[in-house]
Order: sequence, then C-alpha cells, then structure tokens
Amino acid sequence: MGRHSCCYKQKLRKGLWSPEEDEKLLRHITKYGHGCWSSVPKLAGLQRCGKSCRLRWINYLRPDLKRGTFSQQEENLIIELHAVLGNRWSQIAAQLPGRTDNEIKNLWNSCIKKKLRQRGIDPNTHKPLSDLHQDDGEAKQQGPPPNHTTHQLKPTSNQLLILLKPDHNSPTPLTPISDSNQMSPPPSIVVTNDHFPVVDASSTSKINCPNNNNNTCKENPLVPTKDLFFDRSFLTSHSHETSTSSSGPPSADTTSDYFHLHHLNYGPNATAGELSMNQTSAAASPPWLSQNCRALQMNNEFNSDSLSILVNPSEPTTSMGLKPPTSAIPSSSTEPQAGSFGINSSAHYWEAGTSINSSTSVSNTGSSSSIELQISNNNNSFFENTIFSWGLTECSPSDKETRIHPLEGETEENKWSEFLHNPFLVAAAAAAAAAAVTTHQSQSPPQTMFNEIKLESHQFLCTGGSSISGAWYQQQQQQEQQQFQVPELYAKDFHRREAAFGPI
DNA sequence: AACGCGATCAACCGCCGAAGT
DNA sequence: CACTTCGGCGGTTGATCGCGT
Repeated sequence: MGRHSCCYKQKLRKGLWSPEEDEKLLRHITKYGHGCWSSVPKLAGLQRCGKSCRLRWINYLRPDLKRGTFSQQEENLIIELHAVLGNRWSQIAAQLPGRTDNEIKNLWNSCIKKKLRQRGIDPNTHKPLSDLHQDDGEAKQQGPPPNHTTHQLKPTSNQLLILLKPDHNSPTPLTPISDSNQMSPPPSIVVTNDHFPVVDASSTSKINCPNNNNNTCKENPLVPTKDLFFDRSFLTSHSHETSTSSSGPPSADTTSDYFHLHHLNYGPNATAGELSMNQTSAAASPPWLSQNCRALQMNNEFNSDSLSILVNPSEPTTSMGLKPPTSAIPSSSTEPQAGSFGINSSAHYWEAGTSINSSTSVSNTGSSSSIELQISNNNNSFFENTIFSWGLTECSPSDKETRIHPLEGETEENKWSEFLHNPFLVAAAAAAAAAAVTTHQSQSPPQTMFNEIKLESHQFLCTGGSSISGAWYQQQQQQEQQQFQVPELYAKDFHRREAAFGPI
C-alpha cells in the first residue's frame, strides 16, 4: 500500500522530468515497448520508479496525445460526461481521444468548475445552485439529495434516442460555457438506450468499459462491454427536474438545455435537428464504407457490434422536447433504415470528403418550427458522399487550435478525431449535416526534435516492433498526422527542448 | 522592478483491485 | 487463503507563468 514498492529504492529521482529523461524513456518505449513498467526505468537507464515512467508516458510522451487547448466542443463533452460519470476522469478521457485523465481533471478543477459556478450551476451535481438550496430542505424529508447519477425515466424502446431541439421557450438564451456568447439556441439532446438495461448509475460505478479495462465491466454485469459509453436517460429526467425549478441565473430552461448537450449547435441556419439513434445488431459491414474514406479508428466500445443512427424525420416532439421513447422505434429493425449507418469493427474509414448529396434534406415543419433532418434511404449511404459538417459549436476566442469559423465554415482537422470517436458527436453531426461546412487544412508545423523522436516511435510501432496492436497504431498514426498539422501543438516541447539543448 | 494573486500544469501520493506466488 | 507485486485511478500539491497593481 501507499508508495509503490519501487519508489522505496534509493536514488530515485522525483520532480520534473528533464529532456534527457524524456528522451531516454521515449527511445526505450519506442524500441521495446513499455512491457512491465517496473522494469522500464532500469532498462531505460532512468532513476525513476516505474510508476513515474508510466505516468510520464501516459500524460506527456505518448505519441497520440492531442495536447493544446481544449476546444469548446471538448469542454462541453467533458461537462456532459461528468454529469453522468462524475469524477471518473479516466472514463471521461476515454471518450476524448488524445486527452489524458490528468489533463481533463486539471481542466475541470481549474476552469470548468469555475465556469459552471459562474453560470449558477453546481459542478458536483450539475444542478442549479438555487435548486440545491431547495433540495437541501427537501432532501431532509425525502431522502438523499438528488444525485446526478440517479435517474427515473427509463426508455421503453430498443433505441438510442437523441432529440435535438432548440428551446424556443427558454426565456434566457443559452450561452456556451465559454466566453463566446454568440451561440445559437442550443438543441436538446436525449439519449436513451434500453438495448441495454437502464441502470441507476449510482449502482453503476463503472459504466464505460474502455480499452483493456475489464475490471470496470465486471462491476456492472448489466452493461455489456460494447455498450455505448453510458446511458443518458438521466438527462431526460434531469431536464424534467430542472425545467420545473425556480428562477435565477441561469434560468431553469437554460439549465435544462445545458443538460441537453447544448453545445450541439447546428450552425446559424439550423434551428433544430432531430434524430434517433438506434443501436442494432447488424453484423455486416455497412455498404457506405468506401475505400477513400478518411481514417477513423473507433473506440473499442464499437469494435464489434455495429451502431446505427436512425434519422427519424417525422416524429413529433413533446413540449419538453422529449420524444416518447417508443416513437423512436423504427418501422422495421431488420430492414436498413433511412439514414442509418453502422460502425463496425472493420469500419475504420469513413467517407468524409464530399458535399451533402441529395439524399439528405432539411425540412422546416410549420408546427414545431424545428428542422427535421431527413435522410432518404439511398442504399444506406448517408455518409457516403457526404461531407460531415463539424459545425456543432462555436469556440471561444481563446480556443487557439481547434477553431471553427462559423461563417467560413472552416474547422481544423483534429476535430475529426474527437468527433469520430464519440457517438454523440457522430449522432449530433448527423443533424448538423444540414449545415454544410468544409474542412480546413492547416499547415504543417515546424518540426521539432521531439516530433522526430515521436515519428521514430511511430515508425517502430508501424513495423510491429512492439506489442501494440496494429489498430492502435492506426489510430495513433492518424492522430499523429493531425498533431503535425497544428503549429502550436508541441510548442511547449519545443521551448523546453530549446531551453535544454539550445536553439534547434 | 517588485509583489501578490490566480490560473495552469506536471507530478506525486495514497488507495484499490487484479494477478501472481 | 494470505501475501506481494503491479497497474491504474482520483485527489492533492507544488512549481511555474501571466497579469494586474
């Protein structure tokens, strides 16, 4: 217990890592892989404990790290995930490719927490602070205070249901967490999934089952390992709770929207989107997979069973913006559904290069004033020949790296990685496809020595020199490619090494 | 220029559970 | 079954940086 056994050994360095140590560790893992971490420092010639080496690798040296400023999209996703998972940073990080739990934890404690409080939202419960005061009194009578992990509403469909809708009734237009206040009215999003049973997350300490984390799955046998990463039905119940709560900034509706994934912004023209997301057991690789697709490595949660997003254009929404779960059931679960697409273990490449074709249409229904994303059944090729608009959100001015230009419709490439790894973003983007946005190719950054080492490590990994799987490497390769397109990405590394070795 | 302060980040600490012996 | 080892996680701390006074 306590300090790791290896740390008891003498002469072990602590504190910040020097560039030389970094290089040693990087080269060692590049050549041999990490294997047993306890043996790494010895083999690498480092006077560190294995634990420290592991931490350094995971949090800093790993080649697939994205680094750089968190985008607004990422921040909002973190908030969403935290609302469900709580302080399970590793699980949150599993949904944010290229981000470490430490990074996310720091961001939460230093930035997001404060932003939420400024917005009158308790960062622990994700409820309005005004509600908490009320709940304090009620809790004494009714039991424990409402936890963000307890839900009441349970879906009845065998679907993942995502409802995206702007809250026109909200007296206080929702603003993003960032400083940018120019966000369009946010859609609401509700995801239900009773393909796997709804389980009170309070009893589901480990909902997600990220890579190689089998122990987490065991804790909740009701949630298969290939489940979407969490059940979000609580959002529905939670929105109901908050929508009836008292006033005060932010408004109850605002909070409700907040829980409805308000970061999913469809762009200036889109007022609403609606889609249902169906998780099916379709086995075959989807036909929309094409050869010239952009690289995509799905998270392991989707490695086997395919995931379908069913765009259901005609379902009415309730006054709460919630669709009765049963309405999300497709007419036939055996036939290919309009706008559905699958995510298969072999589906590592998506088509994402051309513009929206005629199979996708956006209609504005007079009754609900919501845009319904209609995707006709054209050989199930919703994403075939379809550009995937990233314009889901606007970024704060401080978002230096992953900036979206709403007017120009430009976004940087590394958005793809985080997008393609998150089913919610995938689903949201299906709605967002109404607003065609072109991607922007950023220029190459200056090469640094650190990058060269990283490249070397990739070359090694590519040749199968380690135990790391090819799929893993594929993912890393893609992300690495993106990293090299972000000029600031290794600026810190560059400066550090420049300080250590002189001008490079 | 010096100082204080808050924000950010990297790393450590303590604990837990799984696996091995 | 008890113990040890190890990987992993979340909480916390301390160093550094940037900004304002």
